[in-house]
Amino acid sequence: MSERRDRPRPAKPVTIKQVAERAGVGQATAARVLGEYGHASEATRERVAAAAQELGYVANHAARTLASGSSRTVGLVVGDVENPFFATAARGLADTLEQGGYTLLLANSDEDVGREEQAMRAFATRQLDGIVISPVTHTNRAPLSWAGPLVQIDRVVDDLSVDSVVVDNRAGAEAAVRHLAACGHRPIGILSEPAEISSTAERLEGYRAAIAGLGMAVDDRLVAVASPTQDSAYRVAREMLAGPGRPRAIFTASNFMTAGAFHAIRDLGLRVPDDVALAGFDDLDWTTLVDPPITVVAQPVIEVGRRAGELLLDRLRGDDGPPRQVVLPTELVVRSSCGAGGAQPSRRRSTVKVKTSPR
Amino acid sequence: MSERRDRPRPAKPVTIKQVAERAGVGQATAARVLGEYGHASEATRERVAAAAQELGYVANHAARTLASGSSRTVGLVVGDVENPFFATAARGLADTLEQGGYTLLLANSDEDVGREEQAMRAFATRQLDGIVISPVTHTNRAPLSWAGPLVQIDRVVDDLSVDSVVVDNRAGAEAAVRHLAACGHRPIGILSEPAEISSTAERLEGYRAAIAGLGMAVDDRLVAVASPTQDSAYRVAREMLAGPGRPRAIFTASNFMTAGAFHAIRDLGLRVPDDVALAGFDDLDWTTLVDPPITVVAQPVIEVGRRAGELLLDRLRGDDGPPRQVVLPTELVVRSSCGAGGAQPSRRRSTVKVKTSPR
DNA sequence: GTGAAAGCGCTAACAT
DNA sequence: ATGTTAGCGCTTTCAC
Repeated sequence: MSERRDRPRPAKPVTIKQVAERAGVGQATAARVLGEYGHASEATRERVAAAAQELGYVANHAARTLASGSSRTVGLVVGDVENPFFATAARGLADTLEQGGYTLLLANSDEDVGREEQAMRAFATRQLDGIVISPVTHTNRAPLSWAGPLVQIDRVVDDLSVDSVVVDNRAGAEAAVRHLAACGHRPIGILSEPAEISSTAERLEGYRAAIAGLGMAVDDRLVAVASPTQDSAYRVAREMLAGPGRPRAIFTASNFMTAGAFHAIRDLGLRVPDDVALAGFDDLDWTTLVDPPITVVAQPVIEVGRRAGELLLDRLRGDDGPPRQVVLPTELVVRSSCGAGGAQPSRRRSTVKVKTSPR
Repeated sequence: MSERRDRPRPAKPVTIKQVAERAGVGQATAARVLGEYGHASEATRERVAAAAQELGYVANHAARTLASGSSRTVGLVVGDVENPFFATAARGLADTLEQGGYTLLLANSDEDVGREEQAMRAFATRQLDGIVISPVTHTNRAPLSWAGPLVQIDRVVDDLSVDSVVVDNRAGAEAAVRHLAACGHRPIGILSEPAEISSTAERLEGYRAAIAGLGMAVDDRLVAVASPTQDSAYRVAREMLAGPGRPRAIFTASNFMTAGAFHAIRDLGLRVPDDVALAGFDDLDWTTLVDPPITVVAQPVIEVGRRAGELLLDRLRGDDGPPRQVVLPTELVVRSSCGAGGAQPSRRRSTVKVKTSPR
């Protein structure tokens, strides 16, 4: 087709050397203006720029990286980009890093330790300037294989003193459970993913703390654990709800758990909040679309990504202070799935915390 | 902390040369076994592997790229990873490419022509082996700036003969509208995004074709256009529903439109499907969580990414045949938002098509 | 099968 | 301010 004409012939790329010749300056000079480093008089800059323009010069990233040792790229390892939490965090991170001139290279760990290690190995090869990771478990030390700037998001590895940005999972979970209790529901159960993940473990802790604080005893039959998928959550929730001594309220510790439980409740013909009250973690769009809208613990997701980006940019600028642990506040968004609150959802915010622990 | 011990000192990376020395072979030989190309006797491979292991050799990607001209990386430009459609497609693409040993570099265009161009420029610099793009508009020719293997997904640029993977938007939309009509609802309106995007334009076409095919006249007041956000869709839907001659059924042409319309309908105190029937495009999880569950046109999203990956891998393997246009079928998933179907949702599938147009 | 040597395109150190 | 030059670590001829 005529299109053929449009597509530029895969001509051999123009090099700085050629631009230099054309501009009648030394290669180094051309490199300085094209690479935007060092000095150059206004006059030469223009000549070089013009020559580059005419020749259609395009920088060679590989050469730059090899020569300078920096790829101006940051790696991000998440469980799965399809998870809205990670997608949003990735967005916040990418936007922030972009301001510093960095690009983001993404990898999915599939929440699998083996794949996490594999991703770290692949990253190690690429001269990355930094890595942001959401560790698969609190025990796997794969992230440690990386010697450069590292920041953990959402979760952390035990006893690892590096920068991290997480939310106050414990307080968030506690607030949700207390709210459930305040609405008069009990017993209160929890549907959670395995506690291998630090954030999940904290949410479980929050649940236990709330129950204890309320003077109730933690009944293990009300602590249900499902795999991190909606299907698994659905099955476990059904089981929990069908059994004897079923909870009159459930705190779901992740978006998968919330969706699965909601589905199960509906299929069982139970009503929310009359038969079972529900409060979840993570404020996704759909929670306001369903009937009744669900009370949730909202996390500042975008902010998690942004802060991680800022922390990293600081390190890339040379900051070598002690590791910083950023704990972002969560917010209890009260809607009607617990029977409380009216039409106007209320929001209760926990406080911001930024700890700095000694290295 | 004691952690300090764990973190490897940022020692200078081991090079092939060092490995070669240690193994007592020439650098080229070591490179051949470490780079897995060329030949080497079983004996030497072992010695080199052992030496590399002992020294902790890690390949230098930049050097490889510079020397070979290939980065074993593919770029992907999407509107926004936070959009579940793109997140899933990206996943399918990444998984497929990984099998071929390629890594994915992601960029968001924010559905903005300027940013799309910017992303393409950034990619041009990186010695990518291929690019997959979801063009912002059907007219912007930014994707053309790329001379290497290119595959378009979800949407296409006018008169651009390159590989592409899209779904049969027209047939999908038509099926949804016909279904709405078959359930006895009319008039039938459409809530869509601007037709700048080829897939959206096709859905509009499908709507028009269905209306015409049903012997009805297309009433422009029933063709509402909103910006691609849930908020905008909400406002436009409210307006449409509040005005005179309001539609008794709405076909929403994207997930944003569906969510916005659903919200609007509920806030207006209207019931689905009695007051307004609803059928949407794109089968997201939440559409089954709401009441009533929404009838939608489902797209094989993961498949879009996978097929794009396969197409690209073929090209990377040297296939230089004529461009291939892959059109994936959609499926009408009948639930209860149109008043038809019972408890059991039914699925109707359009047919697969794979066109090959002359280059 | 293996080694020697020439770049790949750029940055950075050193002169000027 | 600008030119010269030496690598960065690897792939890739080209001999042996």
